[in-house]
This record gives sequence, structure tokens and C-alpha cells, in this order.
Amino acid sequence: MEATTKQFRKRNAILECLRSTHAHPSAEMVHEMLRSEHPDISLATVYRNLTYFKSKGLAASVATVNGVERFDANTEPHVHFICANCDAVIDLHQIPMPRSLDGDIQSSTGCRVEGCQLTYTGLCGNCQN
Amino acid sequence: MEATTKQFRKRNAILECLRSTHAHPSAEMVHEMLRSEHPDISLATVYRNLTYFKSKGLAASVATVNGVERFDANTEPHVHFICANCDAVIDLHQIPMPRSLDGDIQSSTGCRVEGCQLTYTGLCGNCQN
DNA sequence: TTCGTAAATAAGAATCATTCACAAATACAG
DNA sequence: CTGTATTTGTGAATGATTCTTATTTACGAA
Repeated sequence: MEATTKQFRKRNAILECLRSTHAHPSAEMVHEMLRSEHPDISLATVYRNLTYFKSKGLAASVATVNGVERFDANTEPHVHFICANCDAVIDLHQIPMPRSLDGDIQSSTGCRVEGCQLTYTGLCGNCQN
Repeated sequence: MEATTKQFRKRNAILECLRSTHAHPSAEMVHEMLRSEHPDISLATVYRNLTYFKSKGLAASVATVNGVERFDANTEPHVHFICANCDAVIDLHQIPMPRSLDGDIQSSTGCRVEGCQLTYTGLCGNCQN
């Protein structure tokens, strides 16, 4: 059975947790989410595996909010909105990534563009009262 | 005379330092730059005043590179390039801020857009070897 | 000037997120 | 079953940033 063989290997649990949410959790949040099912999981294990997933292209860090890194299992580049009040990180799938000027950047500055991050800030619906 | 009255008030020195560069320095870098002229300046003073300048709209933090906050005295929103190798933060004045879809974001998600950060990553000219 | 008060600072301790070191537990090949 | 490589928990270490406190400096009023 699947279930019995993964008494161990919390790595899977961490990735599944990341994949199960669109909240772009921090390491701390992932740890908290897993504590009910894996009461003995260590915060270091969460950090260790998040770093590992990043290196394998299975996860990405999408922002640093108040000094805390936020992760996403969706590694397709996409745009985010960050609420200045509640620190929510929200996907904005409807906004395109502005990559059409990469060539201009290269020719005018010599910089070779490999990635791009577009992040809007403001107040989310809930925090506008 | 101006010069004599500012034997003290390192606050001015910090702001002038920030205004004199386009390197988007970290607090540590500002501290380092000022140490020749103000040998006794404290790192806490640099942090304190950078926070103060942000609150007064005289400076902005433009990015977090490897966990380190980077500052700019140019508070006009503009686009940046961050070199993945040398951590340089470079202005890209030729790229426009993508703000034309703010209304779409508001209507489709309820999020009220107040700011925006567009950051490209890759290798700067020097680091391409 | 001299005093009193408010603002700014230095120094170092405290905090917080993240990483590291290492020993114990687990997986897995032979 | 045995030996080796991987994964993990624990707690210590690190590094950036903030806080505390006493000191210094600025500056207005008497």
C-alpha cells in the first residue's frame, strides 16, 4: 500500500503540502501545516527540503515578505499581489509576464535576462474593510 | 557656514551617501562607505535612519538580494535588474512600469494596487565572462 | 550664557529567519 | 542480515536587523 510505506520520508509530505495550497507559504507555515500529521517534523527538515526542491525545479521562492521567504510549487513564472496588511501572496494569472523587452535590455545594458519577477502591492479585498 | 554645523548629524551623511550612488547599497554597504569620513558611525544608526527615510518617502527599499535589503534614494518607481552572480542591482530606466492593468486587477480580484515592483534577473555584462 | 528638554547616536544585547553540525534513524542494495 | 548512503531531529551557529540604554548633541527659553 502507498500509505504504509510513507511512514517516513517527510520530504514527500512537504512537497504535497506545497502543492495543495495557493497561499505561497513560508517555511514556518509549511511546518505548522504539517505538524498535525507529522508531530515530530523538524523546521530544519522543512528548510532543507524547500532548498532541495528549489534546486530540482520543483518549487520556487516567489517573494520575501517582511524578511520571510515565501514558496510556491507552481514554478511557471506568474505575477503576484502582496497585501501590505495581512501579508497574503495572491496569484494574478490574468497579468502577463513582461518579457518582450528582454532583447532591448540585453542590447542597451549588456545584461542577459534569465528570469523576471513582477509583484504588485496594496490591500487585498479583505483588508480594505 | 554649512560645513561646520554638520560635524554631527550623521543622518545627513547617510542620505547624501545614498543619493550619491546608483548601486542600491545595503545598510552594511552604506556603513562601509561612510566609515572613512565618519569612523565612529554605528551600523544601528544606518539602519535606524534608512528606516526613517523610508517612512518619510526619502528612500525606498528596492529589493532583497540574498536576504539583504537594498536601498535607493530614487523613490520614483522604476525597473531593476539583479545579477545572480555579483548581486549588483542595476536600474533599467528604459523599461516601463506595467501599471495599465491595475483596474483589471481590482475588478477581477478585489485587490487595490498601490505599488509595483518589476525585477529582472540574470547575469550582468561583467559576469558573463 | 546656562539650564532643561528633545532628538540623535554608539555600543552591544536581543531577536528572528535561516543554515549548519552531528549523531541517530531509516532506506535500500547486495 | 550487513553495510552504506540518505534523511531526519536536535540544538547550536550565523547573519541581518532591531531594540535598549546611557551618552551626546541640538536648541529653545529664561
